[in-house]
Amino acid sequence: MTDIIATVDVILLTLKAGILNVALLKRDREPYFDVLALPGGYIHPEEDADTEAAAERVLRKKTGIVSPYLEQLATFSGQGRDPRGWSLSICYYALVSSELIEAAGHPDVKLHPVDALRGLPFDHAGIIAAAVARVKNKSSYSSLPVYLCGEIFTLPQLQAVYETLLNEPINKVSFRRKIEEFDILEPIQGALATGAAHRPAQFYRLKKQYQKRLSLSDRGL
Amino acid sequence: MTDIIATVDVILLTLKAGILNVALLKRDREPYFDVLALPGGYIHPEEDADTEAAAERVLRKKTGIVSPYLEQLATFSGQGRDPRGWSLSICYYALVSSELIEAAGHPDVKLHPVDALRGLPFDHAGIIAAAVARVKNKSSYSSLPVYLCGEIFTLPQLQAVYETLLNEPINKVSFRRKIEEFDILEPIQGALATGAAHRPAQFYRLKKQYQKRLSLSDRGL
DNA sequence: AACACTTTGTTTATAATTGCAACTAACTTG
DNA sequence: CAAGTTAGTTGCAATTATAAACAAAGTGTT
Repeated sequence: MTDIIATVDVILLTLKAGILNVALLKRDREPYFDVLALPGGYIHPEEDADTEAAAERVLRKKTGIVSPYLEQLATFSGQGRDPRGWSLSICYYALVSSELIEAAGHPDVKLHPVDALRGLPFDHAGIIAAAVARVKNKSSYSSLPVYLCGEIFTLPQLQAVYETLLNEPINKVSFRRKIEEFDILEPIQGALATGAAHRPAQFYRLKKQYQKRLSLSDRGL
Repeated sequence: MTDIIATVDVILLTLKAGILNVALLKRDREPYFDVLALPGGYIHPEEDADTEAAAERVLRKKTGIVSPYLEQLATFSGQGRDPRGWSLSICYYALVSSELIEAAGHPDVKLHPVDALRGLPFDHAGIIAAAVARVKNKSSYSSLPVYLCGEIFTLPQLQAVYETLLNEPINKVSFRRKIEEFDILEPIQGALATGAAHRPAQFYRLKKQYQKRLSLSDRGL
């Protein structure tokens, strides 16, 4: 009955030098052998509890990364997207710090700015665009961007992350008010970002109970 | 390679007497033959351009309805949800006025309040809960609820729809200001809701260019 | 026909948020 | 140790949301 190709793909996003990047790998099989594409693969019903588990497995196997944040984006489907025939890809996006990618140490994983992608196979360009749109939109009213920071970070660093995602400057006190009311961060006592020629910034980390759960705002920003 | 069961399901929501209802049908085959469930079915790769087209087809065939609003909700998957084995359902939700359901005239389609569902097969209870959560959330910052109204409606009627979805009273002038800034409605010249023992309300309809496209608000409500 | 009653729709006032600018703090560099 | 730079805070102005009060336009009742 089913001659449908069912796969999962993962859009792994990170910030590198203030620019949003997506992780791509050269495909290890036909079609599009050796072409840079999203990490993806078939669902293994014996092994995967559900598609989210499949996405976690694919991401771990192909990049060595276990992401603190992984969310279903959407399912992309149709006749034209895969030359082998009618196919269906359940897509998940993950947000990590670039240090986490370095630490994983998979040399095949290549980061590419999301605004300068070309030659992508299948409908991966559209999928990435959808993921980026989702992240940018969700950043406008939630604490999502904290997952792009490392374990510890300062408020000015976090603000810069928000500003690159939203592509506009944010008022400093408004920003701090919002983060304050999210109530998801805790200052690390005595940890200051010293070294620069100015007053050092306080380091913060995510409170434990918010490691995987994001906080939403009623009014945006 | 793929012993995965791939289907689409549609969560058709409507308001009946101020209560959010979901359309259910008795299943016409095993498993769960004759049990009330969401309208759903297999994807037909020869016939369906993509899963959205499959959802439209299933909805049309099973309920006679072509919904003005249909959006992908999410994909539900896993071992346990279908007794036949590892399965995957790409779910779409649709919003219609109850008059549209009446007009379609499919007597098998039964409306059930979303807060009093029991005995649903598969993971349909969870799917419906997810759809309801999505609709309620999206109602808090968009024009989505207009699709639950008929062709024409008054602002007090629309406000009542928002209030049942958000489950809280809304300030009249705030509400009208938001609707005004959505700029998706046009008054129907001379059409007033007369008959009641008070000042009649102005009838409105969706501007043509917004028949399928919703309008979003920065700040909610 | 006048008046009470009810809900619509608008106006005005009050409260809450947000944004700006100026300020102090704390570091490095010359 | 003064100059420069960014961090973090404070107070006020501008904007925006909520609330209360009012005016408009019908029906029903005497």
